[in-house]
Amino acid sequence: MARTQGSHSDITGPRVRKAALRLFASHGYAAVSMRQIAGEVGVQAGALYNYTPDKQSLLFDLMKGHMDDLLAARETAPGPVEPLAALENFTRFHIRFHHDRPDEVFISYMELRNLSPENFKEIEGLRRLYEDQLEAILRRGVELGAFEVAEPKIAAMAVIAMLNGVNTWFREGGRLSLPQIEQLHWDMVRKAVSAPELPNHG
Amino acid sequence: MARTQGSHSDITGPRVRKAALRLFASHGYAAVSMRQIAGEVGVQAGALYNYTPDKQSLLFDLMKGHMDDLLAARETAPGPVEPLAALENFTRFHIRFHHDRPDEVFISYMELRNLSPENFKEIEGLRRLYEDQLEAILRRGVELGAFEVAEPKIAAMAVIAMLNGVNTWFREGGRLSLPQIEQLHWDMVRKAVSAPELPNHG
DNA sequence: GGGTTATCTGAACGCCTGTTCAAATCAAAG
DNA sequence: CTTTGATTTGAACAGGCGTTCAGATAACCC
Repeated sequence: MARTQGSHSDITGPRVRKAALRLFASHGYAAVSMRQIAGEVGVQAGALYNYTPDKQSLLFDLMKGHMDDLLAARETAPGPVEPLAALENFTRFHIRFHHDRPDEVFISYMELRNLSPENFKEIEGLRRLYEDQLEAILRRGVELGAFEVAEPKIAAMAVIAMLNGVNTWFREGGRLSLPQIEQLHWDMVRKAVSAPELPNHG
Repeated sequence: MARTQGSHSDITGPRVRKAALRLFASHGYAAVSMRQIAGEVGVQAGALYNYTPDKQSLLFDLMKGHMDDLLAARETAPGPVEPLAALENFTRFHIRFHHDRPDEVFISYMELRNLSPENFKEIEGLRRLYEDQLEAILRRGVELGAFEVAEPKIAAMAVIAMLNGVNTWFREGGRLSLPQIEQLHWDMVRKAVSAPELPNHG
């Protein structure tokens, strides 16, 4: 036996990436073997090397694809210019986009240390581009008097960290829906970057 | 050769845990071998089994120890009762405590999936106890009119996620000191849970 | 229907894995 | 100085690892 029925590069390729994504996300890159991935695809381990030069590239391609998708999604739908609206747009976009890709998000944060130095550098560069977008929104909002933020860079990191948190615990079917979570987080983000209310001891 | 000079259970034991902690944090649990840990301690792999029944227990003990330390630290220094002061106390404590233990924090978040189901359950239970403390502070603040938070549970998760973010990017010696980071984050947390200012288009 | 080529198998390569254990060694007690 | 017991070695176990490749097979083109 060798080539089995209905096998195609166009079919097997995506199936390899999909299996790798799922397995890397649930067990971790180092804990998953090429034979496990092959098993999930229904193929022998050797066949994987028609679709990736090695295991490392498989991980990198998944991360790179995710970051490219993220930046592309931001580009195709540019947000409003007005700072508050832009920040709301960013917040809601971030929560939704990441919620739709839990596995990609997970490995893109957890498996950074398993990247070779040059691959790490590239992924970090793309992530930086994304973070800079939020920082720019905050900085502009400060200039226009819409926000009160002492350190836009730190605030950007803080907001992203807070929004990323959603992915770690939110599960569909709970007490609150994703739109509700989205609204609650937008409320907190908006307040966090606004001028504080005057204490009135009321 | 066998037992080398100056060897003791009291010495080797901590050294094993320390080496495991360092290696797990930098390469990941699955990517680190018992022989690597032994090498760092200066001992053969077999000797490790005088100090841990298996690799899994080594990971679990590190996590359990970290969570116990965390809860013990909170207990020995109970915060103020007044909600705003309690929240500030919690925020500053969280940032400082976690900053002092980057490796423990890292593995306690990253290696959860490498725990056996029962071990996972135990660690999650301890983490829950900690999160509940913040939730209780928020809930009490809402009751007393100090905070305006629609969902204390979600707000607690959001605040913790934001504070955890510090550990992922903050490095000593940068433009801002840890006390400054602490202050900036406290500003954001305080505002995020407060009543929003009235829009005045000023 | 025959030839070509992309695709896949199955076996092999050298090496590493967590764990066990008899034997060797050393520290301390009597 | 001898005995005792804790500690460590070093080898072994059974199996898994990423990767390579000659040969087999099936899909496609003419």
